[in-house]
Amino acid sequence: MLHNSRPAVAKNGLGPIEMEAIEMFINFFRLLGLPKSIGEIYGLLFVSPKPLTMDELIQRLDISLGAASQGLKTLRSVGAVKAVYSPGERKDRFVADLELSRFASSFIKEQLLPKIEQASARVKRMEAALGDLPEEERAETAQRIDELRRWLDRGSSMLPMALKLLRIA
Amino acid sequence: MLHNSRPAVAKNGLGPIEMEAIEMFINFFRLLGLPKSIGEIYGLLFVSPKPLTMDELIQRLDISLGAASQGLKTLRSVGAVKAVYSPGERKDRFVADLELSRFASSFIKEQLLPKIEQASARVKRMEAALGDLPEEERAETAQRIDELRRWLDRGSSMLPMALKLLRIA
DNA sequence: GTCGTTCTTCATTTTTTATTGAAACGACTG
DNA sequence: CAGTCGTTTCAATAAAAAATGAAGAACGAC
Repeated sequence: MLHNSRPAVAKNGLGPIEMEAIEMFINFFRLLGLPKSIGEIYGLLFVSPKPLTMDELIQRLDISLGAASQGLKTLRSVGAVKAVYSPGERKDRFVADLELSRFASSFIKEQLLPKIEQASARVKRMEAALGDLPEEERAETAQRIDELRRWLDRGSSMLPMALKLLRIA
Repeated sequence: MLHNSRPAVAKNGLGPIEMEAIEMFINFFRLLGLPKSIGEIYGLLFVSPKPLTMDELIQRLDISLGAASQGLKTLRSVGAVKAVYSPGERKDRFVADLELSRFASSFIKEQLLPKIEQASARVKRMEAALGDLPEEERAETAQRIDELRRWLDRGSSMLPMALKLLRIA
């Protein structure tokens, strides 16, 4: 089912634009391995002209308190959502940060870089273990590990470039 | 538990280099949303000097027939693994394709491009629905949808660049 | 063709991941 | 400084994803 056939305004009170945005961000965040509820929250905030409270998110998206709290926490931690001060109100209000680059940078720094470092450590351990290999496999395996190292080097040299690109884009 | 503390050669007969490679590729493929079994298969093939049969994969990785068959199918479909002809043998033998770029291209073309197209269609529908919005929200929302469009355009223009980069890298 | 082997598919089971909601916490208010 | 409102946490539950293995299709040898 590519685009569902619900009426334009569902019983939960979401308009067609909101629903499209929500579905879109569900897909996008899923690509990064993040849960549906996070996509929903970000999608709704993205198209909301005014900051929303957690309560409004819970009601309009029909999600639980816990999901809303955790989702907002995650989104804030990656810089995708900000809490805005609202005078004379106890509740926090949240807006989507439209600056994608901030979010992308945070993803690169927090997800990708650590993975690459971890992988480099692995490659070192593999090289160290090469000596224990039977003579006839050693050369071939060394070559493959070397190939790995090359990928990693290429990767680590591209991430800073990507970060720079994001800043100017 | 960051690196487990099993002995260098486990009872399943995987050496330390193989185990490091497998864990590394499990992590890598998970980043792309692919299951563990696929990482295991690719990791073992990657450090194997000789092509392996499906049977050997099943035995050494202790995975099921179905997982091996499906995993190999997926890996072949993205060009990460090739079947090699082995004279006088019924079983197929498989090798990892060390050319990462092939695999990356396939990922971009098969996963990313379709998602971007789908998202563009969504943005079009959102723009079409703008008219139904109450007057006072229209301008603000239009601006946000526009922001979305800008991201998508940037994305679609970067993917071909990425493909080109991969070819020369 | 028939037999034996290898590979694929898919319904079921298992494992993993996300969601829920009640309880604990903290922080502002009167 | 007691009470209330808003938020976070977390153990239990529900939902989603992956692994299993048996049924059967495809292939090759004879």
